[in-house]
Amino acid sequence: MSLLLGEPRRSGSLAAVVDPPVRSVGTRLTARGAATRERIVLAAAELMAAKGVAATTLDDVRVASGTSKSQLYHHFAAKEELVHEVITHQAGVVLERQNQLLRGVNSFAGLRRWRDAVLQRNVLRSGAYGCDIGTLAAELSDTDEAAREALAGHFATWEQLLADAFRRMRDNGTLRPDTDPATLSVAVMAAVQGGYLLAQTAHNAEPMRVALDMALAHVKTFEASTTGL
Amino acid sequence: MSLLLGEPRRSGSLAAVVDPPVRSVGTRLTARGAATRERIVLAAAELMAAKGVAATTLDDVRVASGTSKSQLYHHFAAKEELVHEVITHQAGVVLERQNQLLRGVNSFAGLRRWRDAVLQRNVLRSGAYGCDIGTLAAELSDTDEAAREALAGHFATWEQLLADAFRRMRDNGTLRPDTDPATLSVAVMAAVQGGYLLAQTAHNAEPMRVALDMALAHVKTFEASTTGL
DNA sequence: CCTTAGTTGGACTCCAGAGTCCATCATGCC
DNA sequence: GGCATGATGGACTCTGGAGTCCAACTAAGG
Repeated sequence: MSLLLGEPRRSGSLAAVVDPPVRSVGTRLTARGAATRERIVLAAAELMAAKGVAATTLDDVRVASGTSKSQLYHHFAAKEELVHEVITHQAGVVLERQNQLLRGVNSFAGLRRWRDAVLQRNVLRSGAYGCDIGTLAAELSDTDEAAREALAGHFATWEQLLADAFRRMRDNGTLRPDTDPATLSVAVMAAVQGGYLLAQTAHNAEPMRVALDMALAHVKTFEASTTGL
Repeated sequence: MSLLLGEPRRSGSLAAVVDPPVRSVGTRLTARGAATRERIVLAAAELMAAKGVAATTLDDVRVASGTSKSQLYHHFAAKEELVHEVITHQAGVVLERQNQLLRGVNSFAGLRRWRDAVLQRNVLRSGAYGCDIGTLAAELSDTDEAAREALAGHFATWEQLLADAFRRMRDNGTLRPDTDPATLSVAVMAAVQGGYLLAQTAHNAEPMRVALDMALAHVKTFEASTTGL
């Protein structure tokens, strides 16, 4: 499948190549430049995840990344471009983590381990900050069409990881043959994102626990009957 | 129960009384002033729902409401206060609508009607804009503590409306006696909010349909067995 | 009417934050 | 080792948007 966008993206150079709009045409990054670019994106990602995109100023990013104004604009044509890069970065991190957690899942026990891992992270921060992709989606969907499309794609990739797990569970007889992995994955994603939002607003991970439990119970209703039938 | 905060709040004067922070101390609104205030809040609510809080400038509000700068600051000490008023307003609208939809629900048929109503609204706008409360929560939870708390309260009120319906269904024998309405309502809320977010990002109401179907199916798993047993 | 308090228009200030510029330094390459 | 190109520092400009101010207007009440 072509959904393996969840690569670690440590290189940075790849991101520069992927990025067509402005700059990076006839501009090769040196190792030093790439490192700076990376630092900027990392700092921006962290700030934007914590305070939101609009509330994060380029001066915040400059200070947090220990760079100067000229470096910001040397690597990104405008704040919007940096935001897009942050989206790519966060998606890479989140999807890679989800990929690790989900790729081997082919049973209810595996699914429960995934649930536990997601929940645990949320508990650690008492629900605060929400989903790194979800908060970006909520803030940008109505104002930045390119961002919206990218984020929709990342959601789709994430859903695909879930759907693959469900497909494996269907194919190995854990789930009924008539189970639709795609639909099921959308339902579970909705529960996850809703859990994130409620937990973030309540500053309490409990809603996430409830949401994930519903999601798993829902999957369970597609369990193949073990009794003969 | 003390959760009937979902009153129509058409008066505006009530909102002014509820609002203790700044101004409105020794300042009685005339009908004219109240009308202006109302227009400002309405315009701001609409703009912020469509573009987000940060992307909405006071000049936007001024133009949309046909008022002047002095009127804005006559009625609100700062943009933040206006935002809080918008939260109260949107919560009033949403909760009143949900109250209308949910107050009589005491059966699966009623629950399906609620589902259909929520979904239909989402389909009409192709998922865009999301939930008026949810988008505010996502944008403000990490930057405005007062807003976060208010929104958490509004979510709780909404959940209480759902929980009341589930409690009625439990008490009339539709749901099993061991059903916990509160937990169930959190799960359903998570599905609703997740559905809103995915639909908003995809610009497509389908995820909302899937999420609501999961939620209803989940409630259904608490159905009291009709066969003797 | 005449006073007092609420309401309004709109010009004005002020500043944060986006974006520009250029001189200087570092580095890769021949 | 020297040229071309990338990387950097940081001062600078410019503008949008928050918030101020005051004179003028309206309305309620005595």
